Amino acid sequence: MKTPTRLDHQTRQHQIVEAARELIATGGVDSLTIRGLASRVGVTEAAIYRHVVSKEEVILLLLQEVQESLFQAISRATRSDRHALERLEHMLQLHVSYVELRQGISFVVIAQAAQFEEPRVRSAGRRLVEKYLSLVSEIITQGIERGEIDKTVSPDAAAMIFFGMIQSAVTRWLFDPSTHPLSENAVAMWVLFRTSLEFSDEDADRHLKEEGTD
Amino acid sequence: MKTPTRLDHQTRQHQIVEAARELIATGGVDSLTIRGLASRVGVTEAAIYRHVVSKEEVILLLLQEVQESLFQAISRATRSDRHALERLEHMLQLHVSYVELRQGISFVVIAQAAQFEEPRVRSAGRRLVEKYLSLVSEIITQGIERGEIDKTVSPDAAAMIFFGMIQSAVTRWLFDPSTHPLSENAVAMWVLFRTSLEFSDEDADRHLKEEGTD
DNA sequence: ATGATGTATGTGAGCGATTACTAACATATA
DNA sequence: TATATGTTAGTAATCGCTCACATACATCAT
Repeated sequence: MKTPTRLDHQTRQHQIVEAARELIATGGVDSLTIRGLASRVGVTEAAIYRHVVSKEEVILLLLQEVQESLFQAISRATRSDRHALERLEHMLQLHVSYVELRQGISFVVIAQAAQFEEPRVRSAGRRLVEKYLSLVSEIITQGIERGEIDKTVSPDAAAMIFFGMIQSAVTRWLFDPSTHPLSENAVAMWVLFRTSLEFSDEDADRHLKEEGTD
Repeated sequence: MKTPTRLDHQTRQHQIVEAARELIATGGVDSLTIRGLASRVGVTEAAIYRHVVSKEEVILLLLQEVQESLFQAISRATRSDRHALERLEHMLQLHVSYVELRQGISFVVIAQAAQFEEPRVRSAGRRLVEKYLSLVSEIITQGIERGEIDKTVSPDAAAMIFFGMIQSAVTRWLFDPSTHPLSENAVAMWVLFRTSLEFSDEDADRHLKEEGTD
């Protein structure tokens, strides 16, 4: 059993990443400094380097944390066995809630990683985006196989539009959260976008009867 | 008549903004420094301040330049009298070409402005986004009035999806331009998105006959 | 035409502040 | 005693920015 006065390495490192997230959320990426981290964690700057080798590692850990927490947040929508369109809608809602809870941190770190020189940071951001697109794309592919989504839909293109809807909503929301509520805009876009995934009306009955053909 | 050895204030200021654009395009926002501007323009740092009062003004001028050049680039699609869907498609193509030509500068400066503290920079970025959305929204509204777009479509939501498609494509392209060509992804998304704006098939004939009812 | 003058534009040097990071040393726990 | 974790005090580098001073050009009185 551990004494509560002593924090282990992992816990402290997690505190640092958490502090990094808060700093960026409140003041943008420029306010992520070692000094700021130290003061927020409650130690000196030098102490930060006991748990992290460089500022770059903080950014990499933050990207990793964002990826894990985001996919954790939307996982409930993923593992359900419901209709593909319902899963996508649920996923959008969960993603929006995540963005509101974490103050748009995912958008900010992705946009920042995209213009980083450092290859490790770049590829960490790239992997996050690609993994997200793959997830959406797979849901759509599955929906097509199940006859829930029009088979003429390109899963990749649909996934990019889905991702873009969130980017678009977050961009406006970051500028003015009060006049551009995330969930309202997301719902409005979803209502429109889902019509491009659905079958046209005269085809709906036919496809309902074709279910389970694999 | 002026002697060519002497540049006037306005020209020099434009050179500085151009240098700022190039710096950000090649090395991200962090590489926008007064030193970098000076060396790129070919003068000393102090000389920069003869034409610009602060770094903040450089950013504001850059935002203004991005806004002007972007709307100039897509204006050809706007002023045509063609079908609304064709105008949107043309606009998307022109926007994509603009992004490629200017190396994603618009995406980067907007994402950066959104996390700035300074209210003037924030609102300049916000106005840019809102102006763009209004433009797209108006085309769609006009398309609905003309019976070219389904009247159940929300112009605002459609405009946000349109904007998001570009954001999504640019994000991927910034991470890896070779494997994610902008125009290909944009076209693929457009093919899908336009189906949500079009009338469903059985309504098409009816609406064609209803043209010119105002 | 010439020379004086004012203004625009440049330079070199350096300001204080902040950055990421490190070395030497202290302390607490196992 | 050994290790993990902290501190104080510093490093060199870079940041945005300013000051005193130089130069080139346009204007204008003579």
